[in-house]
Amino acid sequence: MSKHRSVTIVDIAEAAGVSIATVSNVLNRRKVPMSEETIRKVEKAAEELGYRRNVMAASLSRKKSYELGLIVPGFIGYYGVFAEEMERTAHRFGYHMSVFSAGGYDPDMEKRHLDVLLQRRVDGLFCHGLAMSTETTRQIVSDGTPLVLFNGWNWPEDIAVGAVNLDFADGCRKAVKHLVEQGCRSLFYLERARAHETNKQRLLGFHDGVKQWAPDIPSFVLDGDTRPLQELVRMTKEMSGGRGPVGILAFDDLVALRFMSAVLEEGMKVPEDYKIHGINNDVISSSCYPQLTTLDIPYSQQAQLAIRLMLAELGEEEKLARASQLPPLPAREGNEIRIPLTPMLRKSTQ
Amino acid sequence: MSKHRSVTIVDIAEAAGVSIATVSNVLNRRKVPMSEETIRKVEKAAEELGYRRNVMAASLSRKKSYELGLIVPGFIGYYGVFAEEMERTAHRFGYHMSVFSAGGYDPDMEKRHLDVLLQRRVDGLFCHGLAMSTETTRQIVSDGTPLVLFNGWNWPEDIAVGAVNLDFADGCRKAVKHLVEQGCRSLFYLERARAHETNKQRLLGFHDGVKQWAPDIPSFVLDGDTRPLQELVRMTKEMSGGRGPVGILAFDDLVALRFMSAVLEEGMKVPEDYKIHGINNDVISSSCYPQLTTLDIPYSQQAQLAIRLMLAELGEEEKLARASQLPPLPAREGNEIRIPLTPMLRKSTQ
DNA sequence: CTGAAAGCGCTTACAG
DNA sequence: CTGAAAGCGCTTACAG
Repeated sequence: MSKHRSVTIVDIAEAAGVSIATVSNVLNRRKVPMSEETIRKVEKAAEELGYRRNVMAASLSRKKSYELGLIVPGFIGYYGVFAEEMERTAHRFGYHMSVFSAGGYDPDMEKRHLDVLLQRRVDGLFCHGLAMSTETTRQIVSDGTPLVLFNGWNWPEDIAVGAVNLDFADGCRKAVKHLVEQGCRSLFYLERARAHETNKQRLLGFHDGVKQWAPDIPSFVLDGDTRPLQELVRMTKEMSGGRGPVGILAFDDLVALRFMSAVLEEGMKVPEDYKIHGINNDVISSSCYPQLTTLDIPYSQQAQLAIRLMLAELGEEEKLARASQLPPLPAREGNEIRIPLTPMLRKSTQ
Repeated sequence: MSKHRSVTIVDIAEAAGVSIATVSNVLNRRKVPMSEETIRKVEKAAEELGYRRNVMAASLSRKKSYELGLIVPGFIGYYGVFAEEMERTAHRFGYHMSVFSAGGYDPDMEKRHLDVLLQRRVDGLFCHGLAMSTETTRQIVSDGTPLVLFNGWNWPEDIAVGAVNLDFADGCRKAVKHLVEQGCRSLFYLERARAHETNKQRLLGFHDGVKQWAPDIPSFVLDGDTRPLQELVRMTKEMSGGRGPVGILAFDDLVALRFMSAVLEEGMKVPEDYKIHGINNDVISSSCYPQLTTLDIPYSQQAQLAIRLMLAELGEEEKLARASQLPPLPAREGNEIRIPLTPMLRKSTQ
């Protein structure tokens, strides 16, 4: 209430005429037995004084912060939605999620954020497949704070307790199949090399798909970040040799939308001349015209799995039990959980 | 280094052969004088032991957390970008920003988040014009934690130390002027009523604009959330009476894009039949086709102003001084700082 | 220039 | 069922 000193358990103890230990016991509903009377008095005092627990003190004393850290490259598109979902899910399990945006794939930023989070003594850390090196990461988390990766591939087990990965490779394989079935006579993957591993997985799937479904169709990989889009469109036109619909698989829906806009601006038609396939089922993919075929991402599933993995590591079995009505943990290969992506077929490829 | 007990200043003190007070002094580079020798020894020990400060302990002892809280309705669109900018800016001033997403305009969520933040003893709070009532908010922040609003209008001064608002009203006035100049013969504002005050400000500007620039042109307000878009398009077509280009001012770029898509799907043309004006200069507005005319938002300016307002309130004058090369604080009316929006003219209205 | 001591607000054995 | 006491890791007057 006062502007300058907040109410503490000492105040409550005085007001209720009990010890601070008892106040603490009552307020934390521990399994220790206590009289109705005491409970009533303490709760009343706490209420009247407008008590608000100081979590820093509690964490310090308990040596556990109930805070989890999350580092994402940014808040737009996939990562923003995922961060929101992680935050919500953490809350459901009684944890607080501290989210950091590294402003892109920046190793220095990631290092600094990791440091800050560790200084805050978070109980666990979630990171996308980091921009940092294995060695740097190992050093940083060597203090024993568990690290769970999402969309991180090929990380040694001694660094991360596990990874929860979207199966981009498989999704892209299916995307290629779809484009081929729709009659595309040439295939392009519009990559984003600076997205590191998350790009490589797509690339892998693209190549696999081509090999499997269209070994005889010319296929190319272009980096969407290196040139103006108009130029890219012209390149695809030329490289495709005018032999029929061009199939485009884009790194994500935003890249897809931009490319599509450039195509339309050049006076060509989607899906007649170009069939365009995005990834993420971003809200924009269903808001644009024509709507974009894309891969849907089960955000809440990914968030739940990541957090359950963490809680298991933290030995919070009871909280996991409470969540037993959730779908069981899928099969793991090594320490990776792979989550399938669902195609969303829309106008842009049909 | 150990997996189970992290290094404390006690360890450093032992290793360096000094007291913990000295360790603390060295590590925090206070203005107290100390010998080169001591500094060297302590730093060496800290380095070798892999010391990482426990900020909870430091905050508790110092009674200041250097943590700031931010509550936004979500991470997509404007709020995501703004949150990122706030986080970055806070860091620059030596603060940590804890961001919460309320998952929409949900009073209960906002209350809970506010509570959590207060339990963490954040030094200050940033909120958008809350979904909560004045009274509820007053109760919650009555403990003296300063509250700075962004895009919050008409809040009593005893609750918030100030507000940093985007001037949507003025922006929308200009938008109407632009649409009229481009020859629109009817005007629509596609509102989003559930966005509360941030919608009302736009509405205000729309009405003002109509009154000033097009008192004789029929104008209407439609809520984009209440009906399917196709239906809205048909309604606008009917209400406009086919007397020339229809002017649309949308709540934001996403609403604008969706409406535009529906228009195109109906076989009509943008900008010939419909001229569409968004708000936010969201990345989608320049990624779609035709590109959307919109209002640009000076994110970094808004974030800086909000944080400087807070730091001033917290008495961090020195940190503000360090930032003196920043643009000066704009004029304030009451406790409001109003930031103008810049029109970005693009294809969709020309 | 350095250190002993009190204190930040809470939790947790442990004794009663 | 309740409370005295130690302790979490750090900071900050203050004395020397």
